[in-house]
Amino acid sequence: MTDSAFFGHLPHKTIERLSQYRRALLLCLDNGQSHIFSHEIAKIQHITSVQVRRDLMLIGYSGTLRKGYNIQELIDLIGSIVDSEEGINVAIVGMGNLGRALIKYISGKRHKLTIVAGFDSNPEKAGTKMNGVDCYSTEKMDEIIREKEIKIGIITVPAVNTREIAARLVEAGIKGILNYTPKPIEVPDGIYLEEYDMITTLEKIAFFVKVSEEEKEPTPEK
Amino acid sequence: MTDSAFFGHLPHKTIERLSQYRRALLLCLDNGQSHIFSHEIAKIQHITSVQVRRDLMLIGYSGTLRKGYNIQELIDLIGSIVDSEEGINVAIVGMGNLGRALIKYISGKRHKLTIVAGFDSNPEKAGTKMNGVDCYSTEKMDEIIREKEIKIGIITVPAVNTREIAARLVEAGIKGILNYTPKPIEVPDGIYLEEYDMITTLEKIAFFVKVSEEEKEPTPEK
DNA sequence: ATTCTGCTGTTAATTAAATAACAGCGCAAA
DNA sequence: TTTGCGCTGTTATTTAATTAACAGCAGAAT
Repeated sequence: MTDSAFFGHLPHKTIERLSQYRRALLLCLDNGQSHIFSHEIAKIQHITSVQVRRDLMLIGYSGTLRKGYNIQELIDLIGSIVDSEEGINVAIVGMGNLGRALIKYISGKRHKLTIVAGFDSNPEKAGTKMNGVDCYSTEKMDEIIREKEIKIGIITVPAVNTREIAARLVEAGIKGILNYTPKPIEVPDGIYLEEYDMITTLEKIAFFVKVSEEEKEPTPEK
Repeated sequence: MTDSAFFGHLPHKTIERLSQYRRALLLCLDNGQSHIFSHEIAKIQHITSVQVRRDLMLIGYSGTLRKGYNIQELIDLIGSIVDSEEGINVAIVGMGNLGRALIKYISGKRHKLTIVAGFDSNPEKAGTKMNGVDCYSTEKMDEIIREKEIKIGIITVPAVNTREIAARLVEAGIKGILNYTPKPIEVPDGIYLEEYDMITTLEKIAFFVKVSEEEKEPTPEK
């Protein structure tokens, strides 16, 4: 039995990449490939092969010289590190376009991550199913989260409600929050929070596009 | 006239934070606030006040001692750095839930970033409007992109089509791509690419939730 | 006055992440 | 054989990002 807690000190970026490697590897497996070289993985992820080998070193996996890494083994190992053995239940709060997109996108892709509930303040949506996920009124959030032992909440509600929803998720005992709202929230220690804002990303791209255009223009004298 | 190209060497993370600061500042302005301290901004963004002051130092902005930073001035300065003076046109490829969510979310929020077209392979969507944005058939992508001088493309199509769409965006002369598909793409030099995958983010959260739970359990002997 | 306090702006130190460098090995070619 | 080559695994170096440390100042408290 491996002491999986050992992996708690992996760099955050490595965790992200492991998840990405796995997805790429699953595709390769579907193509009938059985082994893969570090530089092949690297190519797919736009990184260097050193980075890949270094990450694999950190999780203690060894490939075969001149043959590369056994894809199935690597997938399993990554799973044993990033997945929770018993699986983790997830809820989405806000059944708007983004919430629905997430359900379609995530459901069924990872058998250790299950979206078990969607919440929406619109009472008409309560009682319906969206891509196999039961929807409930936001009022029942607390109850359902405890009942279904939901550990992670994804917030996709309008910005004005973000704070309130976050507070209620915390109150209900959630352990991780993914906030897709432009409104930053605060959570107590011990709750893992990740925030992602699409406008920030877009503005960043716009900035670098702008800069690269400016650099191309004839530099105005010394 | 400031030599805005100077700011081309700002750290990527600083650019992201500037965008976030601005959003927070706009809210403060709405609340009637006129000045703000570095530690107040920091609180909102869950970072330290040193980080904030350092970022502002990098863009050459000075606050007033014991009074903080002039919110309006700072918003304007950040705008002059991250925004493109003439504005930048954006297209969304894939009018599914995610594409629609993005339109609702972004449209009108930044007057220097305009979503001017949506594309979808479903011919029924062509000719319609979504939240004020014209939709076109994917076939017309090349034509419309040139015609409207679209610089940035956001890909929200099903994974299988990602590569083809990306290639066509590049071909049409796009300068920046935001890929929300789980399929990594490759682009030539000079095109700024940003990829974001929701499952990776969710798996990362799941990992840290798992790790923190394990750490809480009674450590199995020495 | 003068001491204290709380904030800014900047430099220095630390930490995290990515990259480079290279030793080792086993197949493949000659 | 032996030489070369291509790949792994690891350590060393570099670069990027964050955090710590502190000098300086202006107003408030005494």
